[in-house]
Amino acid sequence: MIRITRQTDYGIVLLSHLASNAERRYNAPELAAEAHLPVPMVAKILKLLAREGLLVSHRGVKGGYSLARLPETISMAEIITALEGPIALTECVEESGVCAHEPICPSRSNWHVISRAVRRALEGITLAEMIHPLPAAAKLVTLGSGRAAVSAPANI
Amino acid sequence: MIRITRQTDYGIVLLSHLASNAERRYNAPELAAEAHLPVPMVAKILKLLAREGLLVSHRGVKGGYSLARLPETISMAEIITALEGPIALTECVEESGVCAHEPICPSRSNWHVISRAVRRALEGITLAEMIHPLPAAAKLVTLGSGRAAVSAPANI
DNA sequence: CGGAATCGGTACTGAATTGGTACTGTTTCA
DNA sequence: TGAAACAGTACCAATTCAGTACCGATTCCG
Repeated sequence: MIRITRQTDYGIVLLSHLASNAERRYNAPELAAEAHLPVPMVAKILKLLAREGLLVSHRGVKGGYSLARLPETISMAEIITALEGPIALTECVEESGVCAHEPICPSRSNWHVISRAVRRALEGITLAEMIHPLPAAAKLVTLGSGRAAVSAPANI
Repeated sequence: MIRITRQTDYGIVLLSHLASNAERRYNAPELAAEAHLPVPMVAKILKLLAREGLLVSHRGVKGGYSLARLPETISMAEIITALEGPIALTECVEESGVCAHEPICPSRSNWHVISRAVRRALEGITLAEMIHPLPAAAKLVTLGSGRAAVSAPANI
């Protein structure tokens, strides 16, 4: 339930990799190779992450990418928002008063409650927590391993 | 970020409506009219919800749908799972050992941490909470109203 | 100073998913 | 027995997504 695009999936893998080798500067092909992901996709995603301010890019011959901040300060919520895009919270929210004439809206506005709950959950997980060996509690849920290059979009 | 299909969106609106008029039995056209949603879609969604056990259906001339349980005992997680379908948590998870040869998987298995966090958040919200006037805290986030029939899929 | 490596942006295509519709069967009630 | 309602399935159009390609801008290094 609740889907995340493969692009975001890849993005988190890439950021995790960068976070666990924070001293190094990676370029796109290197990262792609080490993460076993297709190079063009990786390049595309890195561009996005740089534009969104999660990575800093260095151009030129010895260029590459590195994390813009410490992994402890980057939340899953940020990453997902950066990659999924801020595609507006349905038109109704963009212009606040647009559809006040619809009487069912009140029941629907509770969507915000759900949004908040999920966002909170995602804000509570940092990139740093993704690269450390899992704490004991979480290990119970770690059922299987995933195959990067072929895996379908993750369904939460 | 994180998208929910319009079908699920509609489903939650319909269930909320049913929950706030628990004594009544609705058929598909009635519900569609009151929720301002397209009839065929409503019919389709109700079938689904009935099959998933969230609604009980009554066939025949005076048939219709009603909630299978008290709104307090139905969580958002259940609803979303019912409507989004259990479309497998990526192939890798279906068969646990399939891709143990991929060394990046460890970093990816932390997806389960995210999954759990989101699921927990959604399990913590019941249908009953969706129909009560919002508690003060939540009201701060209720920015605008949504237009049912035209709204795009909600992005959390 | 010039070439090579690398990021930055955009535009395009094929495939998968979603939203929506239609039709046919089954059950129940009057 | 006929009409009303649910049940199931199959189908189509439109959007979205994954992936690719191309060209420009920037930096390093010989």
